[in-house]
Amino acid sequence: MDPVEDQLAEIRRGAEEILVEEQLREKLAAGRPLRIKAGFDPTAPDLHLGHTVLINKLRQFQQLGHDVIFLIGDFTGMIGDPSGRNVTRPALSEEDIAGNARTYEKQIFRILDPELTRIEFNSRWMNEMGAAGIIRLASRHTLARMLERDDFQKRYSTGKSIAIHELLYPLVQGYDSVALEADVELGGTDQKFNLLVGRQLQQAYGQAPQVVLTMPLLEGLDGVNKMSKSLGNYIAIDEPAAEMFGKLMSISDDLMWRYFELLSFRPVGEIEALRRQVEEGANPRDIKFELAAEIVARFHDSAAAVQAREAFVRQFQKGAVPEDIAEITLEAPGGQLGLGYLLKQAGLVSSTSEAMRMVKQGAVRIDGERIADRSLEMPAGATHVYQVGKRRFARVSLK
RNA sequence: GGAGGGGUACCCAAGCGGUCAACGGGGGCAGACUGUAAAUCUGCUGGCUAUGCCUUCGUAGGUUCGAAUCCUACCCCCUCCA
Repeated sequence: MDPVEDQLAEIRRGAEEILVEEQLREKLAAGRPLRIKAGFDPTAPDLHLGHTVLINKLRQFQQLGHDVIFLIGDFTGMIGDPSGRNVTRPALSEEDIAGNARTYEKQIFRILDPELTRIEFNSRWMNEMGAAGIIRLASRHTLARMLERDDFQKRYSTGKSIAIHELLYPLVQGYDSVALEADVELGGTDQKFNLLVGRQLQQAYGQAPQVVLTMPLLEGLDGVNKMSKSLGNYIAIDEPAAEMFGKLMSISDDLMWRYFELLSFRPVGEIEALRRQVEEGANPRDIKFELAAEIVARFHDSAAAVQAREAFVRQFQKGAVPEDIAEITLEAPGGQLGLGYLLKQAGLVSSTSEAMRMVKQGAVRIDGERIADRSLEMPAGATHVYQVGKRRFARVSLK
């Protein structure tokens, strides 16, 4: 294992906060592999780049020789992290959870070493706890401390509801650290409160408190909100290469540097050099190409990255129709099909009303030709490339 | 248990008998400009193979020529008191 200070330097890279760093130094100095825990919600097995910020950090610990525990919060999933939304989450069936877990494995092992990763479910110990155990657990914490959480505080003071069971979420997550005897827990900055509860509970149960390491939340494609599936501003890690490449190219120039910082495996110095190039007049677009290629290569391979880049240049810089667009065949019972209906059937718009709007706004093209007539009827027997906006394409044959 | 406030489209939020498919803002989409950028400007933002028709304002009824707007019951949320 690397000397303590070298390890610390690597661990610090990209991290938002380490609580308490001195304790981490001591743990590292002991020389044994540390237990590194990170919890994940079983309801969202579709990992996106935002999640990988954390997973990359786990990988780093793994490479430093520590034990990484990937904890799937199947029990806590029944509660749902009190994230400010008032959405009641449906309880997941065991099959759902097992399926989600498999999906997780498949995805995280593109980053983590399967041989060295331990996967755990917190239902293993929580199901056995029972009502009495829950009450005993709850007795180790106080309401005042719970209300310190700014999320709760905000909701409480603005008159939004807080269900009692939501107060249990941090307790259960904290207890996971007790059950696993975690040395370090990783989480996003939004998890800071929960992670700290883990420290307090470990002490209450007579254990050494875990070190809390928070990683910044990656901004989504909009550059403002955190990347999340529900906001739709995400890039899933199993997306097709071309799509992933395109989405990365669509981020703003400012955001690009953030992505370099949190997603790229390039050394810090190299990123600085790229930044200087832009300052000296290089087109940021070309630097963004580098970022997009690196990420695509990680989740696909370098050949796919090259292809994605070429396809991107063809489609958007030269205006060509992309190669692998959807091929659709539709029936035209009356010998023809109304344009709006056709676009809906082809999945290019969500309703015929939307199709009409798109035509009116000049967003619809057939074989590259802009269409202005909303009541256009397409005769059967022909095949055309239909386009809505810049990105939605389909080759439709009418029978 | 008591008193009061409130539930409007993806979100926030007007409207309080007809001119409301519902002001305004956010978000989203599209067009222009570009580097598929960002910023900016403009338009759109229930559904229907559609120059018309059909459903929306917590739920169910009622009054009325006509209701998101008035009445009744119910459901849900919040505040204060206990």
